[in-house]
Amino acid sequence: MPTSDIGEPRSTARSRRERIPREERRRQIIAAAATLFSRKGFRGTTTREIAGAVGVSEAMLFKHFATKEELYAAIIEAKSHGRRVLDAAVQAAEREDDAEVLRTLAREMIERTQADPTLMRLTFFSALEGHALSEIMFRSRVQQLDDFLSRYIAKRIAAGAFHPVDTLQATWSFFGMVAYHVQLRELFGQKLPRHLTTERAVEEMVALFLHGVRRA
Amino acid sequence: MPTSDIGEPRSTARSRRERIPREERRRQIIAAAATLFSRKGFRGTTTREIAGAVGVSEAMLFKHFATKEELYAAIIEAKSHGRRVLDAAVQAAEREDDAEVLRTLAREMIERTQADPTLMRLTFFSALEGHALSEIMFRSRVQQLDDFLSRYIAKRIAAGAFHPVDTLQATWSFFGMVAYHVQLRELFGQKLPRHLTTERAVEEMVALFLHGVRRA
DNA sequence: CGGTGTGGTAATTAAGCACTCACTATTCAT
DNA sequence: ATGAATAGTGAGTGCTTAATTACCACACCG
Repeated sequence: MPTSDIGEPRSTARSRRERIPREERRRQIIAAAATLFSRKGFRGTTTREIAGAVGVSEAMLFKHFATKEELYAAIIEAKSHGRRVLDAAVQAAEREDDAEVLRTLAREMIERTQADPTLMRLTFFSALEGHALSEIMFRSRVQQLDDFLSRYIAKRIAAGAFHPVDTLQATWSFFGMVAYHVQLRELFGQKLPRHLTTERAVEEMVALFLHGVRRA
Repeated sequence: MPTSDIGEPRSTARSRRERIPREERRRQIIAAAATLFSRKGFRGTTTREIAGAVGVSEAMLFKHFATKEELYAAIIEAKSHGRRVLDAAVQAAEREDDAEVLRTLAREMIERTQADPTLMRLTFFSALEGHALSEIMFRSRVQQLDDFLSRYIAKRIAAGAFHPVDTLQATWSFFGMVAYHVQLRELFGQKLPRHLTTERAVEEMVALFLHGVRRA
């Protein structure tokens, strides 16, 4: 395993010490560490590897973060400030366009995870490794989605459009379909058969769910 | 952290060397290691801990398994020979009792995982850590469930009882609901609200799915 | 009874780990 | 230019790890 290969081409002159402002270096370190932790877990990643990936010495890491744990916390902090998946779905919700609400949520979740699986892997790793910080990440991201969809479902039940299902369970059922889809592909390397594109899969989920809850 | 506390009370006389036949010791080691790996991951578990949990010295481990990796492989081997979740569902399938088929599958999956989360955690850990062995476990367990349910759905579509949905996606949608339920509880420590018992949750999933696919 | 195979250990080795320290190079305001 | 900050490093420290070695005790078998 060649020690590293991420980051810039290290400019022209070899080993010329690049002086980079504090904040930017900090961001570089967080980014590199996030990638590595998400690939190999907290325990499975060494500080030396992280330093190597950034292109600095280990000592530099510890100038920025007193402990490995502190670096981990900084990642969570950074990641939990991501923009919300909701924005697009909120509009559809206002128009009471059921299919579009669900379609948007599903697509956003799938596409984001596919574009960058870091967050999902990080979440699973910290849940498994029992990091207290996993809770923060999980709650801030999942809870707001849960709230949004279960409130929407409640509203539609009140309007007489949906059967009186349990709103929370219905919400989990839908997110379960989506989450499982993502897990199969990204975590377990399950390939979709040719006829089943992401688009198609989403439509099937949405149709199943809406047939399941909509009043005849 | 007290080093360990699993296993037998270590008999009366202290450090009296208990001679235990080869095969049984082997099983003890595999069992202890499985528990520990599932709690802290492969990298997060030390051979010392495993030895401690069994009540033998580290050297003993290496008499049975040349490397830590080899011990891991033995666990996968042992766990993948578990009995099938299917048995109960097969009968319901023969009677074409849709609700009972799904109910049984869901209940079995949830109850088994709740009784012993080891297998689930181990599966996730190896998927994340990129252990080739995760595939074996995943395929042998999940694939047969996929096959069973998607074949059943195909049969019901052919019989005109279900809409012509995509059988594989429908299968994944249902298992997704169940899997997510289990993950929320066992991995992310999400508590169910009081009104939502396991029974109730299962019934809601089954109802949602059947309303979703059944012909009016 | 003596020896041999087997279940067991304590002590060790070599590598790898998070983290530290004494020091050097580069920048930039005055 | 000068010197105070600050970005950076190489070479450790002490501890933990997987894996090994050399040695022990007991059972059973002729």
